[in-house]
Amino acid sequence: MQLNCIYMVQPQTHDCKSELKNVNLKVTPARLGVLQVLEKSTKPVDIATVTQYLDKKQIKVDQATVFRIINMFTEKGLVVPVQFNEGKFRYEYGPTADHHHFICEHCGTIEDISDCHIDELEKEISQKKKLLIKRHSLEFFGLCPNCQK
Amino acid sequence: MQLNCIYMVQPQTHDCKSELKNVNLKVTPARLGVLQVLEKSTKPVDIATVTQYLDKKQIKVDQATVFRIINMFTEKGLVVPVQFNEGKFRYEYGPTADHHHFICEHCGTIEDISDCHIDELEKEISQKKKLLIKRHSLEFFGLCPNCQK
DNA sequence: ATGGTTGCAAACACTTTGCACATGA
DNA sequence: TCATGTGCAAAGTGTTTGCAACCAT
Repeated sequence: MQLNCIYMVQPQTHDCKSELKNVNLKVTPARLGVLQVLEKSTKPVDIATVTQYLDKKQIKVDQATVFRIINMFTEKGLVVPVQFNEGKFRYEYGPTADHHHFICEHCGTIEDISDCHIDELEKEISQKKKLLIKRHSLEFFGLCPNCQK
Repeated sequence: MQLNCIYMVQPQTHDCKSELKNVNLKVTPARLGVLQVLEKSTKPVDIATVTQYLDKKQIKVDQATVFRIINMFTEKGLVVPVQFNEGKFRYEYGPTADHHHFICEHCGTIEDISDCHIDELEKEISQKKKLLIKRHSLEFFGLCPNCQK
């Protein structure tokens, strides 16, 4: 029981540190910060937003460094890039990325869409056309309930 | 019969001209050229490629103008923008755009994917979440038959 | 100690914009 | 003729890179 308590109380930082070590990345304040921001964001964020968050948290990181860090994270599979036809990339924490998005064209709200059966479709296409499909991107665009009025 | 012949022989330009007029755009060499390139391309093309094609056809058009023209076409629904995680836009001729794409991550080959039943899924989601879905983007990434070896 | 990381500034790629001139209707 | 389209150059974004200083291991 006491063990349980200790386990529960461990600082969140611990998870991030081992996550970095698991993919053979040195632990630095910048990387920890970026990883934490991405894990906490409920929606995909762009680089500028990540940098601003870090600024607020008193973690001074150059934007170029954020790009470098996130590119590494992408290579390691820690985050996945998504595009919403904005002319820039957004990123979301990888392990929770098994879903898609609806983007309101009017207010920019992003909503998760999780119940689509693309996997089956993927298998069908793979077999039919002999393609090896590794991943896909699926986004919906339109108007959210508020903006339909 | 003779009428038929006349109809058949009409230069392709005719279609493009009326297409432009239909959406209230003045007919200019640059616009005709861009429209023809987009109609002929079997795959989505980026701005630089459009400009190069026009160059080869002896139609000198500035890249900035191509951007302006394609943005107008997009507003008018003549073309639709697509993104393949390249950090830039590609465009394809709208009326034939009712399909999706597979992109080979190794050689860049683009293959059309047409038999996916996203519409049904769209209706489901619309009703469930009260979202007004206007359009969606769906792309698959992986390896084409040649690059799997 | 030292090889990987960061900040800074510069460079790049894609896209947009201002303005004077040219052109289609 | 006259509103609209175009070329050119410059500016705006998002992203990458070279290099010296710095830091985690």
